Amino acid sequence: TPEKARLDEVMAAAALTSLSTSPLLLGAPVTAFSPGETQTSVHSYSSSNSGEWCWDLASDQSSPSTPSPPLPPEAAHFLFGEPTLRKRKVSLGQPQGEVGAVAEPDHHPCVQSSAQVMFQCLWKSCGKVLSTASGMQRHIRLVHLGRQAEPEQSDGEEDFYYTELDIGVDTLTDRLSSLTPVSPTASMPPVFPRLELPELLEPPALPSLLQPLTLSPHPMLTSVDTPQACHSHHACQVGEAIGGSWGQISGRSGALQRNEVRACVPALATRMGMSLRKPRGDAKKCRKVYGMDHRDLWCTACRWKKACQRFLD
DNA sequence: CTTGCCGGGGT
DNA sequence: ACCCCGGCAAG
Repeated sequence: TPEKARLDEVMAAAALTSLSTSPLLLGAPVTAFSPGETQTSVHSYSSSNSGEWCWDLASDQSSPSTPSPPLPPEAAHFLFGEPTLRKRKVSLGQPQGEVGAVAEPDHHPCVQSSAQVMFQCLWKSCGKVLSTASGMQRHIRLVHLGRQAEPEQSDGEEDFYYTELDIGVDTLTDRLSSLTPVSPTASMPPVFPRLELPELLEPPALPSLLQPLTLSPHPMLTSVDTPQACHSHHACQVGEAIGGSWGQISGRSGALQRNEVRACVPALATRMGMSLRKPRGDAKKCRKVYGMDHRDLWCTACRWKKACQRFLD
């Protein structure tokens, strides 16, 4: 049916968008949104009842009803008090709520895996829920954008003002729970959760006040701080390691979120059972292999107390 | 305590 | 360039 085709199209687009922007936690984003409290989407996380990880909304009371503006080029003047950006799909289902289609084993976690999708308007204090994307686009176009006439030459702006509500199967959490700690010897964590930062989706609309902070290049974390002792520049370093994007927003996103970020990241690292510090390699090195006598058998690096070149990690 | 090795010397 | 070692973090 045309309706089905349209839905597929929307879902495909959502999947593509998710690939590049959603907060992937080793391929498993679980982001919950409810209208009116989106902020800039800095989340804390907590373990859910069954031990899986999930992302919760940060407890943010400072500006409950002023979500970040979508900042499409023609709407940069919205800034505050205007509708929020379209968010990723919202998972309402619990893992046990198996309904509908079974997910392919190796589907990308971000790809829609449930049968039922609803669409919710994110326009400020609207919240209308419709069952079809086209209906929602029409709603937004008519009610909020005031474009009655040209329904088929839409520029897609409506997409920014509604969200998909994913109702049903949620295969993400069990993917999360099956995660094994990644090899900490990697110079960089393979995939890290990326904060969902609407601004980054709209490069041309980035206001000039959002000057990228000049951050010293720091390919990997070399120091660990306790959450309490973690100062803002550390947060930036962590941000770089996590997705390279934090630095850009940290200047704008405010102290509160920065504090939360600061608190979140080390906790995440801790909970994932990995240390941010470079671990000691488990390979036996010249010293151990040949012993303190037979030092002449060591590789030169070991003799010079440098990183062993013979038994690499 | 031992081990691996970075940073900082010396020649 | 080659060599050495103090000192530190990790185990």
